[in-house]
Amino acid sequence: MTAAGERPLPERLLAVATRLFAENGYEGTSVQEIVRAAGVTKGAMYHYFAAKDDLLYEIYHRLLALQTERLRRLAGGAGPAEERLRAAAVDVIETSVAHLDELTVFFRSMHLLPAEKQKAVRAERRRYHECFRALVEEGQREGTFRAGVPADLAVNFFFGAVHQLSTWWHPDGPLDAGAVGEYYVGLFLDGLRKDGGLGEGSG
Amino acid sequence: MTAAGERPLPERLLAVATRLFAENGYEGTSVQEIVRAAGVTKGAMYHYFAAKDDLLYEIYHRLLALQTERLRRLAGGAGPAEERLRAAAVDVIETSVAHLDELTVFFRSMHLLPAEKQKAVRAERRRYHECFRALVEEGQREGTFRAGVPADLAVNFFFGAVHQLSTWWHPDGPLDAGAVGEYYVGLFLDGLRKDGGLGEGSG
Amino acid sequence: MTAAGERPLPERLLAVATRLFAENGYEGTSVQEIVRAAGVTKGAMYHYFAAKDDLLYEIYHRLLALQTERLRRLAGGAGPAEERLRAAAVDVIETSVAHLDELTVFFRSMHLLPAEKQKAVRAERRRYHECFRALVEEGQREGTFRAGVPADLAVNFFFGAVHQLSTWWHPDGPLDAGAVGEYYVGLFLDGLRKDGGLGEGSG
Amino acid sequence: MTAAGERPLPERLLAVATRLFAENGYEGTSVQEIVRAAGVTKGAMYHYFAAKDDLLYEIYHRLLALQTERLRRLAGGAGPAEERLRAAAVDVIETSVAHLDELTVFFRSMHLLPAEKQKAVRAERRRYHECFRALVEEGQREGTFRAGVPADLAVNFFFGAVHQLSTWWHPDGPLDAGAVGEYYVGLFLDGLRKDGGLGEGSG
DNA sequence: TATGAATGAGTTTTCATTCAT
DNA sequence: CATGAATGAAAACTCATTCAT
Repeated sequence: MTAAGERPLPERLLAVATRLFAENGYEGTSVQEIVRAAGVTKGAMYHYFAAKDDLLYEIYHRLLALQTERLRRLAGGAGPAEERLRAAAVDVIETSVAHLDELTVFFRSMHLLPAEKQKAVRAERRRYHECFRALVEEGQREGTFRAGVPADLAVNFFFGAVHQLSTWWHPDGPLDAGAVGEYYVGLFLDGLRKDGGLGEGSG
Repeated sequence: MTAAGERPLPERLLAVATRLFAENGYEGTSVQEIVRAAGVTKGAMYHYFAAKDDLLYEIYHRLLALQTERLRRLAGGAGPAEERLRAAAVDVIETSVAHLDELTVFFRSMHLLPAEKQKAVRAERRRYHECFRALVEEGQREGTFRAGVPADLAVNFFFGAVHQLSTWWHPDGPLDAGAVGEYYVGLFLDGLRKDGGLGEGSG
Repeated sequence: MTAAGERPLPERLLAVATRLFAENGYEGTSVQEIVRAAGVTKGAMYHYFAAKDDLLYEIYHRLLALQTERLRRLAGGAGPAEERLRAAAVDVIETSVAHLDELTVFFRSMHLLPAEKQKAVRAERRRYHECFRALVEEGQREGTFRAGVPADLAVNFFFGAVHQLSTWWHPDGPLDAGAVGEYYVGLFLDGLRKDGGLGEGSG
Repeated sequence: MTAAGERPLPERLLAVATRLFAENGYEGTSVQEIVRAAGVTKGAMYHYFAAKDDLLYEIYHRLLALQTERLRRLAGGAGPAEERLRAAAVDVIETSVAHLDELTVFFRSMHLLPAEKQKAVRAERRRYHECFRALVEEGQREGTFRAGVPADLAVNFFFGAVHQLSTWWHPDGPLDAGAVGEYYVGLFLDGLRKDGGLGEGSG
């Protein structure tokens, strides 16, 4: 079941590359190392990925596609904006923690992507950002969140904190992923909320 | 006055390296490019810096030394913890924005430092973090901030947001540095405050 | 038939490197010069040899493997020890002269090998030395050679002379390789023989 | 008494260089390392030695001058040639062992000297060799040594063994320098002596 | 589909030496 | 006598990528 060839090669290559990039950096990992760790040869890799940076692009692209789809579903639901925003914020933290390597690798190395790929990924990111921002603005219009803070900035504030999670959080540390999510979302929403609120943080 | 040799060479090299690292990444900038931009030869650079990564280390080490010294002064002052924390938070944003290149370069590339330099910088960072955290804890003991949030986590939350500033903020954008600072500090402190707070962030 | 690609590249590279090392020294020969002389690129060389010192190791390792195998065959033959020792001594001189460049290069430059490669080659050398020494000791037990000289030292004495052959002998000189071999072996065996001098070595 | 400046600087530099060259090779030792170990700066070294290879030349030149002078004295004495040759052979081993680093360094690295310095040292060496050879020839004329061996070759044979001493001999080993000298001289002279074996060398 | 030999431009770093002070 | 900043040329080695098979 866990035989060498279990997963399709492209997936295996991406998984291996993600791990190595997270450990040694994108530039610190050679194509040779990737294919060796995946148990194939260079030719095989170049058959599926036109260039090394395709791996980097694909790594983040897939995570972002996943997160975007989930966000769309949560944001489009019913109920007050605050509830939907909370659910979305919790979700983005959960998936981010579940794919911390991917996130780390990308934010460290996106500047190494060739211009057009960088543009593509930025566009995808922007779509995600906009969707999230819309929720904040909805909450502001509803009066739950104070209007004095630009929604854009608030979203950047929150995402900034999330994207840096890997600089300090570790699965073996005292806080599990769920707790971090609750605390972060609490800090974020309480910072936004009009009446402050008694924010319960984690349970 | 602004002749080629105005500033001492080591300073000039660091300034040039910072700019180039910010533009093209640490790995994307060759030593050749650095010395060409500084108008000297490689030998001159290696006379002052034992390795390329010394530049990276020094860039962040100097910023962190500056910020730490300022933090110590602000944290050690009189008045309620909240006021000192606010001042410290505003200050770290101001100096971070004033040295955004340094910050960006470091958080993108610290993983490329050799182990012992990484350790050194982590230790310096930890001292800064501890000092900031102590302020949060003081506020919690005073009853200004709610105790339900681990101070450590709150500091990481805020610093995460700050360290990612360069991914979206630009001096030519609609928000000036001061405004961003006020908004960020407002979001952070309101997220922490016990009674939610009426804090309107920036005026 | 003697086209550029006649021999496999690794062999060609070793041959070229041997010649250049002998002419200009190991340190005085750049990888660039080797590959230029072999008509390939650096990448090609590093495809087969992980480092420049691999060439040096391989050069001597191959010669030593050849000599060891021949020594084993001669030493293991029948007849009195003296005859076998003579044959072995003649053989080591013949093959040494036939591969004088290899020998020269190695004894000049083995100290430049990284520790573990140096250890490896020393171990191989020791095996060769032991086999030769056993022959001397056999001759001493048989009574042909005087027992007053440590066999170890005698072997080092002889090999020292052989390994320095390239400092004075030249194929175009007055003595051909066979003559040198006979003289050297004569000097060595007569020095060892019982009815030789009265000299008991040290007092 | 043993203060830093005890010996004149040139001597100190040569001593330090000899040790470092013996430990790490000539090319593996930088001028920087030499002057650091001697506690001076580069300028000071270049004040006394025009180039790095001057150190190498001087190291061997001084040893050779010493040995030549001693040889002249011993060779020019009275008594049978064999006695004088024995004394000279013992002496060259003693001084060689006493200056093993110098010898090692030179035979490893003379090929790195610029052509004219190489020529100079070869000429000095040849004078030494000639003087030694004359003793052998005298012994052959006197009838003590067999005439069948070219004196030149015999001297090269012996010197080869001596020059390789450092590849196996160590002051802490079981044999002290005097013992090695006696054995080596014994092997050499017995190999030469007429009533030694019947070996007529090559046919 | 996949191999693996080969490319070629590039990297960081080293180092003997010079020269103004 | 001595300093030490600066030079400039070269060194070993790396690596993403290609291509004939």
